[in-house]
Amino acid sequence: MPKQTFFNLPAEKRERIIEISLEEFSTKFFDVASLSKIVEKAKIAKGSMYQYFESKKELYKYLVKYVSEKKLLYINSSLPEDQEDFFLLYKDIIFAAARFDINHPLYSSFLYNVGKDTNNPDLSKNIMSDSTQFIKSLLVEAYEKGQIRKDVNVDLASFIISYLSVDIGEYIGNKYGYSYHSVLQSQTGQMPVTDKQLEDILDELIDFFKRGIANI
Amino acid sequence: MPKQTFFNLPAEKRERIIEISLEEFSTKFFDVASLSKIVEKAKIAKGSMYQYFESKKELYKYLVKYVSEKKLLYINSSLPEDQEDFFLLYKDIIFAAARFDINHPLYSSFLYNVGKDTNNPDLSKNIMSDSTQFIKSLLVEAYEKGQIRKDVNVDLASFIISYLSVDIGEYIGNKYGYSYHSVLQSQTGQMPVTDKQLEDILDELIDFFKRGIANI
DNA sequence: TCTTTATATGACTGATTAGTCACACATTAA
DNA sequence: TTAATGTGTGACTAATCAGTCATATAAAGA
Repeated sequence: MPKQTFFNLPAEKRERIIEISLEEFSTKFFDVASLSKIVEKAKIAKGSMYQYFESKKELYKYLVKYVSEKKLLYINSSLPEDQEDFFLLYKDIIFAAARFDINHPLYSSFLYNVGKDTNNPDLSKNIMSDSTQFIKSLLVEAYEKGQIRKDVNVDLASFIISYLSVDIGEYIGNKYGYSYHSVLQSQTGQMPVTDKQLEDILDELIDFFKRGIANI
Repeated sequence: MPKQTFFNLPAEKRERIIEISLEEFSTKFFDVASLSKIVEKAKIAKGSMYQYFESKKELYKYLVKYVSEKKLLYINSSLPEDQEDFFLLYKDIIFAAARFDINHPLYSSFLYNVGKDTNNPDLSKNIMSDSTQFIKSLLVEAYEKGQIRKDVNVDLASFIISYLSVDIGEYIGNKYGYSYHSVLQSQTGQMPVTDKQLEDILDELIDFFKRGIANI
């Protein structure tokens, strides 16, 4: 969706534009984010930006695509081939996703922001419904393998699991006293959470999925 | 937070201002919502609005307070006194909340929007953390009564339940083919969901909380 | 050298905004 | 009637925005 001119740019400049745009769009919703501020920070002329992208909207859509692809690629590359158990597979996925977020707080907070910005009808590609669909496909398979109880509503379960997969970031943030989705402020990019701590939380979450909380 | 002048207004005018402001703030985030549009629709002068409220921010804060109080009052008044079982109590609460949303789609979508608009630091009163705190107090009580398994992390469980209580609206919307949080468009205010259908979904949700989904 | 093509630029436009203010109008009290 | 107080008004300000466009610069080809 960018024009060819954008891809002809030296990589350094191209990446600078992407990074600075992400900073703007990760802290402000689409309508509030300012192209004027972006070009000022990136030290390029307003007109140049319009040599690269048709509009603010095209820039935004490109960023969503760019970051989503990076994240999916990262997650896919960290999955084992032969995981037959749904809950173990889910743990691998969500662990990889969390690792990605921790290592790329800017990308993470951007995507989180995009997910919330649903008041702009033609922009909200509905990230959540894609995610729910994906979880559902895994869950149906698990259901057929007998890993899920026969009385479970798979649609509802997919919904719950995919939404909680996003929300859990908030929980981790609260628990370790920082704002998970605005870590870019901290500059260092270092998250004060170890792999062990992360794994403990995921184990508890998955136990909730498996057994619930009632004392029956 | 409004000035005295606002309360001196005839009820009809006061309510018109509130309703039209809510329409604006329920479809747009704070920064994007336009006071100019509000006064135009409400057919009052810009200057008048500033006789009633110090600023756009004060109007917004008043609306949040106004609607939150209405919803809490409604929920509180529909709860039985003597519900000892956490899961049954929770069902009553969330059922009442859903009923409120269905009967007041404008209020509902406004609060939902407020919850998502977290990029404005000094505005986000963090509705979710209040809600989580409330669920936790119920859960601790249930824990002490032996209704919750001893190995459950009550903090995580409170978090999960309070977030899902909000998210479930999306699920209901998807399931019945409408956008739960933008029903005001439909004008009628009528939700195409019966008490029975609502109850079925809540029963499934609560069953997830109680037993999880694993075939153990 | 001259011409063509690609890229960079920033002043400008027209639209929109939150908030202001001088003034008008209404109601009550003296 | 006059004064005081409370309320309504809409033109105005200064800021900001997305997007445009005439012009400048640079590189490449003839």
